[in-house]
Amino acid sequence: MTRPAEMPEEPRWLDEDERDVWLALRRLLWGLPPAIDRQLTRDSRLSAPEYSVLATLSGCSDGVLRSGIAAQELGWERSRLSHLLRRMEAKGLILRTCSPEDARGQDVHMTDEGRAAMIEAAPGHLEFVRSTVFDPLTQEQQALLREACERIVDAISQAEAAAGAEHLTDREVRVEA
Amino acid sequence: MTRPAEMPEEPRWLDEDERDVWLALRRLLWGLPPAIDRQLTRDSRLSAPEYSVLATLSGCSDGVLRSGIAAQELGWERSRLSHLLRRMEAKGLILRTCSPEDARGQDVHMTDEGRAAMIEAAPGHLEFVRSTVFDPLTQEQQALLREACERIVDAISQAEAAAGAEHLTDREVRVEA
DNA sequence: GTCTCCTAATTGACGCATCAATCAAAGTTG
DNA sequence: CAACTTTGATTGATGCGTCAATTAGGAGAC
Repeated sequence: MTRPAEMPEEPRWLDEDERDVWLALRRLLWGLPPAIDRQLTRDSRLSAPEYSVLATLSGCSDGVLRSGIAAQELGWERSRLSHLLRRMEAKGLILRTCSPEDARGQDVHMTDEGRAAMIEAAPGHLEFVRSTVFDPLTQEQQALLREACERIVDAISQAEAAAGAEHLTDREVRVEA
Repeated sequence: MTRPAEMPEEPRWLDEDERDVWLALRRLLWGLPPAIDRQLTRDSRLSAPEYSVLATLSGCSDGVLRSGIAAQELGWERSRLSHLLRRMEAKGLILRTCSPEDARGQDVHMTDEGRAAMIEAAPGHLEFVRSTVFDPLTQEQQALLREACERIVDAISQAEAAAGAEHLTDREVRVEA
């Protein structure tokens, strides 16, 4: 707010076509993730975040992973993962042990029950993604969708980096530079 | 789970290209909505859901709307809106009054403070959406993205309708039919 | 009128996410 | 080694969302 220097005086409103694009994208953005979660919780005993964790664990040897590494691979904050792991441990899906090398670290183990839940959930999840995302699109559309996603994701990083830098600019940046 | 009849024996795994598409899409799906929320809460006093409500209210005469209608326009559950409205009323962004026609109904009013917050937040939000979604894409890419989104959203409706119907099939459907 | 049924909206419990604060174990530097 | 900083992880407060249960008003059948 109140950044007149970087904010155009006259907002660049969306025209009609753009509004339609935005509407369609919004329905996808706010519709697909919840739908995936609903499918999982309906057809298995895993929520979408739980599934993500187990999928990450199952992707590494022995189903053991340092919690920090897992957070990094998932692109999540440590605390987010920590809260989720606590609930998952209570449900018996995973186990946490102190890491032998670094006493601060926690090793996350997939339990047999976690592995079973994963194996049970995976086919239905895959089939759902396939039937909603891949089956309705031609290969060419898939490639174009991918390109568009990548561009937008890049633009997000850029925008957030700019916002973060600006946050500093107001005060300390001169000192650093 | 355990629906062998509808689940192919061999899951239709993703090939390499598909995996890349899915990865890109996933980053968008789980990245853009939070980014929008961060931009809003950083540059204004509104969260993304609050912004949605006020945008809906500002879209109708006098900034007054029956709460049920608002839920419908937003595509939200009543209870979700109810929780949010309670918090927004506490913050002074909206007001609720009993509807004169139907004593069960609640009329939601935008307060002056709500309108001010909206006006303050809108340009930054618009600029963020523009710079992340529209600026990085050509017009043709935008059109193709829209087409892809619509197809996926349609497929979601279909998949959920199928799942819902199936839910009945197991028990009551014979009775109804 | 008074049952019954339907609908509008709220509530409470719970899972999920973020942020700021905390704590303990490593590292680092004198 | 002792003091300081950094890092791995947890915690608590708060907002957000869903689901199931509930309350209260309206509508129709009799």
